[in-house]
Amino acid sequence: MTAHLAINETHAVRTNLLAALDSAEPMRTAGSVIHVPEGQSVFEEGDSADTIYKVISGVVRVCRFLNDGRRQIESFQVAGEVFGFELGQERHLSAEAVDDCTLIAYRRRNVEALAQKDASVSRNLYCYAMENLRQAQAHSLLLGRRGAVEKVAAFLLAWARNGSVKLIHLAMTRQDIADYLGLTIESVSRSLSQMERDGLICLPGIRDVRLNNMAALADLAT
Amino acid sequence: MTAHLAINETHAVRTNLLAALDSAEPMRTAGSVIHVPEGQSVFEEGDSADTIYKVISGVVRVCRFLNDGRRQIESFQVAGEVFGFELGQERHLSAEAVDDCTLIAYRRRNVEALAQKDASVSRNLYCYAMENLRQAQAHSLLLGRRGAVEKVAAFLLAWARNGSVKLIHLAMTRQDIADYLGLTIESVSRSLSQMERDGLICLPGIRDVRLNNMAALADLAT
DNA sequence: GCAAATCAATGACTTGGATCAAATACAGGC
DNA sequence: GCCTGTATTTGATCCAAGTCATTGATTTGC
Repeated sequence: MTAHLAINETHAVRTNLLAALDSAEPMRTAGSVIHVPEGQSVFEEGDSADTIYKVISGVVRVCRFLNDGRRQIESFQVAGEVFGFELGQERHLSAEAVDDCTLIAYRRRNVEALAQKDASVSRNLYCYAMENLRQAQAHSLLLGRRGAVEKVAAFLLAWARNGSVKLIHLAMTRQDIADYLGLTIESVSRSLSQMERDGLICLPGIRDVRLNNMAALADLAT
Repeated sequence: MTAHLAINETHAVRTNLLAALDSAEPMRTAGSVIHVPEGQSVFEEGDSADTIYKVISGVVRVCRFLNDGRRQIESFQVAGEVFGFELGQERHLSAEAVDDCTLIAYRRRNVEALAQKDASVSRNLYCYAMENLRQAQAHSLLLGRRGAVEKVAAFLLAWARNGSVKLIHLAMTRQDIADYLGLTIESVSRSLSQMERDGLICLPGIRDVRLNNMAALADLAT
């Protein structure tokens, strides 16, 4: 049982928050606002892929569990992003709330019907899917041929683009970061300590990072 | 200078090969057939992203070069697949012919104009982009938390889906496979030898692989 | 057909990140 | 504020994959 099914479509959106999938009028009433508490699943591998989601607030991790229990996080989704795209009928990834999240759930059949009629909806949908593609490609490149410190540097820079540039707050645990980067929590921790010793960053709080030398970080991450 | 610019749009497609981006009549005349010899570039990082390509025959590698010369292959594209999608105006990946290729090049502005008018073109375009997304996600999951043998097993199984199931021919070199899997050529070679010793595969020719035990390979690759 | 070049396989050794094991730091409940 | 459990950091060791070196197998050009 996943969160949005529990909460259901009881309160459809009729306000125009910064909420709608796009600015076209029809979409403003096509979605349902849902709240997903920290740690709870939005959907799971094997579920019916009948919904796409837009993040209003909070952070979602999209991930997969291997048969031996290992977890690989495919992406973190933040405010303004849309996730849950599938070509087939069934989910092949899971999604979970990293912290308390507010999402809009759009029924896929509604969105697709709208897209048939309204070229601007169609175009928006295509752009959101392409943004997912860009993220997934960047992630592959990150995982392929980089050392631990390089991976963590790239992660921090990418995350910095979601917020104030120099002082960032990590919504996720070290385990989440490790599972995103294909490392262990120990390697993530050591990489952060290393970068702090080298003066590239400061770690004022357990989940706060100050980026002191963006240029050097970018050089590592290239 | 990239291949399609050299060959140019001199001979637009007016036949209906299995060539068109989709079956809608307008697309049949929207593309140009190009031939790209082995090793030559289709496009390069930094080029203008004004074209998408459909593979008719041959294999294309989509890749990126890091500043220290390392190469990461993002995907191999085979007959029937479409590649070259970009959200922005500029390529952030390169594409090269693994062997001699025949492609159809579609001008992006033409495709997008058609998609505005024709919902079936729009839908096809969306599906091809989604297929790219699925590939990129599968690739991330492959790179994240797997050992060398597991990666190579997964690669062989994925490649087997492009051809006769039991006896496969690899179009690419060990270096290509290594750069796709984030390994060295030595690790790829050792993994193949290992799997042959374990009776999972035979290596009758340098680029031919017989899959003897699909179930065991699938188990490794999970 | 031979020489040269490229590609692949294998062995010896090194190393970066994983694993195992404590020691701290932090957060929530009382 | 104190206690308890969880998250994080740090240290010691191990191992899978990388690196370096060599040999063998194919292909290409003459």
